[in-house]
Amino acid sequence: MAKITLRLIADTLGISVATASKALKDYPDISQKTKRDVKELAATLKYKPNSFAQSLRNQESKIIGLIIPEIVHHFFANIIHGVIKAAEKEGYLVITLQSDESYENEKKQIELLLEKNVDGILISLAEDTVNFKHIKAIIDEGIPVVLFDKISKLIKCSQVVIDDRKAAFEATKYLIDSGCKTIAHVRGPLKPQTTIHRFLGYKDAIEAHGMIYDKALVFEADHLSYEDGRKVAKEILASNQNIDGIFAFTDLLATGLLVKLKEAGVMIPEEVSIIGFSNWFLSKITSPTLSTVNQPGLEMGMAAFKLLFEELSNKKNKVPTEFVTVEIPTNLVIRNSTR
Amino acid sequence: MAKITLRLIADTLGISVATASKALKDYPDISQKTKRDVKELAATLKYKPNSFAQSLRNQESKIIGLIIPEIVHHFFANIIHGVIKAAEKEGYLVITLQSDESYENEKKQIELLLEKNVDGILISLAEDTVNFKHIKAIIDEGIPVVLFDKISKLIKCSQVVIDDRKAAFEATKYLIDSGCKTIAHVRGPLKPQTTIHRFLGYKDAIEAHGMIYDKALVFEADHLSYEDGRKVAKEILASNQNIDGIFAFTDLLATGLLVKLKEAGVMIPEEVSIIGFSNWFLSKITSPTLSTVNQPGLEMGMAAFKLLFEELSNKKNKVPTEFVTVEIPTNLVIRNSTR
DNA sequence: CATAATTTCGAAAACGATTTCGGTGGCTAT
DNA sequence: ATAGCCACCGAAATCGTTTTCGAAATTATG
Repeated sequence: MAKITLRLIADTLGISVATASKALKDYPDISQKTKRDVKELAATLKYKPNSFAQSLRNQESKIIGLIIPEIVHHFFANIIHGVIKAAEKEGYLVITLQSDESYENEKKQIELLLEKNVDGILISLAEDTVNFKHIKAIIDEGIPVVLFDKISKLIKCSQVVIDDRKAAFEATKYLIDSGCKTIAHVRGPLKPQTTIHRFLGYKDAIEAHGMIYDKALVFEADHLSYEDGRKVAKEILASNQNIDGIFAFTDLLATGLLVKLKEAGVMIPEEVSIIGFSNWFLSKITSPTLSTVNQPGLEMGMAAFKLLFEELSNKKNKVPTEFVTVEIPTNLVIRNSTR
Repeated sequence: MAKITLRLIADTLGISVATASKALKDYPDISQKTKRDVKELAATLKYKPNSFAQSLRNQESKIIGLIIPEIVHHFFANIIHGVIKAAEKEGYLVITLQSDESYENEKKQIELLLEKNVDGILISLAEDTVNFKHIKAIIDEGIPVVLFDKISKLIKCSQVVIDDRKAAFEATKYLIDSGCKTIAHVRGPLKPQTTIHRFLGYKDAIEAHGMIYDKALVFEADHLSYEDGRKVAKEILASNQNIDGIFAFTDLLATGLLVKLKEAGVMIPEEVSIIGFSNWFLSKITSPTLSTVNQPGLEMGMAAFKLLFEELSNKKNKVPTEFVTVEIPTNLVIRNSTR
């Protein structure tokens, strides 16, 4: 059985390829009868336009690229899901790539995507990435780029973020409002911007409520791991500071803290309230369940695609795009690790 | 700045497009000098072949499709990672799609992938899927397909699986060897084949060790959720059967069981040993940490791609492919929920 | 020196779909 | 009868690369 092309349809109908093509796309200069004939035959033959030929002609692939630091990660998996879902609705498919938090990989993968002529690219920057030439280069080439989560304000493009500082403020405020008097913050490594923002949100909240900020109450974890959470818990216990509330940088740390403190006989939340960040799956299954800040990956992914899609449409209509930064609202999820 | 095409290179060098193309691909009938010239110019101009034109000509996209039931899922995220990683090594990119366990979506998404002319497709079947015509149709069209995890032996193609029955046997055996006398099994809903295989593995182990299989020790959870784990725990407590070991269908159920039993004052593992299945992330952070069966998603994803890649290569060389079923070994991960 | 054997290159035909720019043929109005 | 106007269709160029096949130029051979 031969391939079903426009040529085939045209020949069996005794018309030209041009006419067949136009009939399928409802050009006004084709008679109703011809349109019916062509469409009917196309349907029965299950004609599928060859996307290579279309892309070559139209210079668009209807495929976008997505680069994230890590796939096996609750938040980023949600991002992927959101992007794919939103893209599918608009007829776009998504090629996903993982940078492993490496600048070199990021660069290489952008190349791969460009080689495949994706119409646009969505990126969450690798931790390693401090130089933005590679991103700016593709933007200058006219390929729309939208950044999300791990972004940089130094890059001129649309971006999707959460307000880490405000979210951290709210989380800390909740601890204060629920009666905590000595609130610690467990921060992560210095690199990502988010570390600083969440720390500042914590500090803001402390100071906005007539408490005094105390450096000794800020603990730093080397990695954002469960183990490091346990390690910091030991430090907290050893510090003898009567800490009765902890705002942790991320759920994994919070879980480590929670488990270790419980093992040490501390009652959660009666003696110490703990609040995490991200609303990972695991926060639902710790005991007690973990209060946290919901970081809506699905919505962020969808929003990122929508921005890219708008830019793509604008480009097609030769309309310039104004870059915007969309902020996705977070919300507190109060469970049982807080009073 | 104009687009960099072979035409441009050829014209500035005063040669033909044909020669330029062949020079880049090291055809033997091109002089060394010409090759050098072309390659040099191509490099300085950063020439990138237009993939649409290449695909149109060669009838291959160097893109494969991947359909899974659910992206936000520890095991499947590992699969995605494995596939993407293996594919990248061979110069392939991956379009990922989520079927939401729906047969209709699965069908639609296969269409989408075919429209984009992917070279091959990797699928983990949706729960809903009982009819395999849509899969057989694409195989008949000559598009290589490899099934993994949720597979069907009724489809003639290469497949990647684990031996659920054997793995369940080993898990149950461990409970027996560690001294459990009355071992319960918590199974999932009937639909997926895996439910039956893991149940049979449990039964095999019981009977292979001189114990008698007792239907009353098999509990069925409606969903594979944490909540349902808790629900079943209540049933177990109410049944008064002196159960001292539980093999659960999946880690999430096991976690629900563990937490609820602990809340009811049962000592884990002293009074009841619990073993799960899948080695999800959360099994590392329950307290006590959960013993489980490691289901290696990364390896399965990589293996699935490799099978597809082989088939793709065979197809190019007009060599027929013999379909094989690769079994990825599982292994027990013993933590602290078992004696 | 003529002929054969190599190198080295390029014209041209794919791969399919899209779109411009005319061109038919038929009809009405003058 | 001629011009003007529609409605409908198709030839051909285009997108950029690949590959076959033949031709030209060069070198080797008798």
